Amino acid sequence: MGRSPCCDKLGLKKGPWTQEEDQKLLAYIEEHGYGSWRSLPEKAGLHRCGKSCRLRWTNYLRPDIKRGKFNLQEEQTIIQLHALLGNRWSAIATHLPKRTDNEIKNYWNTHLKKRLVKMGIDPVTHKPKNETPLSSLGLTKNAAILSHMAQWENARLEAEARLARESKILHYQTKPSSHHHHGFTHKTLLTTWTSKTNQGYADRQQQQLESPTSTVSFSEMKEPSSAKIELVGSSTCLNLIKEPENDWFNSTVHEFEATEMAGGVDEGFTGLMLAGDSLGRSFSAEKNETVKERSGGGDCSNYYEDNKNYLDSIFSLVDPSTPMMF
DNA sequence: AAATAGCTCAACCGCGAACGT
DNA sequence: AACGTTCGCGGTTGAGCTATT
Repeated sequence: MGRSPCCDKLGLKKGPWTQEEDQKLLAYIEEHGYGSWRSLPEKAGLHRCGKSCRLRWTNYLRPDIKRGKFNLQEEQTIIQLHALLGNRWSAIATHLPKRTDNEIKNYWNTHLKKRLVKMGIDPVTHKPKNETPLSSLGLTKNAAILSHMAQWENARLEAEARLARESKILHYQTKPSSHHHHGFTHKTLLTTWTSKTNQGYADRQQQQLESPTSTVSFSEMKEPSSAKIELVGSSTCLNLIKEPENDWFNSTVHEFEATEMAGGVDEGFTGLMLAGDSLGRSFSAEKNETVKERSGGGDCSNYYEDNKNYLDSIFSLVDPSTPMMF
C-alpha cells in the first residue's frame, strides 16, 4: 500500500551513473551482497536513492548480463512470448537468460514493434491490421484457444513467482554477512548461493509446482540471476514441460492441433510471417548471414530448417512433444 | 559544416503487490 | 484489519548519438 517516498530527497543525485559510482556500488555488493536497497546507498557511500541503485545493478552492473545485439533466436522468442503474454516484460525476460526486462522492452519498442507494423501486423494483437473482426461471437476458435494458452501461462508464472519468493528467502539466508565474509567476488557470491539452494530448490520444485507448469526455467528467480542460468543450463531454448496429467492443457493443445491440421489456423499471427518470406529484412535476410554466428550454436541451431509457422512455435513452447529448435 | 530529424537506450516515475508491524 | 515500507514492474522521458538535408 502506498508509495515509497520518492527519490527527490535533497542531495540525491539523478541521471547517468559515473564510473566512480558504479565502482562504489559494485564494491559494496561484492562485499555485502544486495537487498535492502533503501539503506544500501548510504552504506555504499552513494548519493543515490535505493531505487536508482537497484536499477543500475539489475539493468547494467549485474555480472551475468549479456549486452549487445539481440540474435535472431532471441528476437523470435520475444515476439512469440509477446504474442502469448503481452507486455509482461519481466516474464518474457525469464525466458531470455542474460537479458533484462528493460532491455527487452526497449528492443521491442525500438525494433520489433516497428518491424511488425511495417509488415502490416498489429504489434498488440499480432494479427494483420486489415483482418476483419473476429467471428460473430467476438472470438474465433483459435483465438479462444490462444487465450486459454495465455491463461495457462499466467498460472505458470504465478507458480514461478511463488517459487521465486521462496528462493529469495533462501538467498538472504545464504547471503554473505558483512561481518565475516569479506572479499566476495561476484562469482563466489553467486556460486555460493547457487550451490546452497540448488538442491532444495529442485526438491521443492518437484513437490510444490502444482500449477499447470512443470516448467523448470526457474523464472522470476532474479536474485541472483546467474543462478538461474546455472540451473537452466546454457541453452536458451525454452524448456517448458507439459504436465502429462494436465487434461485441460492437453485437450487444449490437441484441440488446437486438430484445428490446425484441418487448415483452420488463423493466419493472422505474427509468426506465420516469421516463417514465410514476407518477414522483411531481418528474419530472412539476416538468416543466412547470422544463423551460424548468432544462433549461439547448441541444440538450437537448426531451427531454420524447420519451416514451421508461428503457432507451431508457440505451442512448442509449451509442448515438448513437438520440440522447438531455435 | 551546420541544422535538423530520427533513433536508441539508460534512467526515471508512478503504481500496485507483497510484506511487516 | 489497518497502515507503513519496500520492492518490482511497465510506461515514459530525454540525453546523446547518427543519419539526412
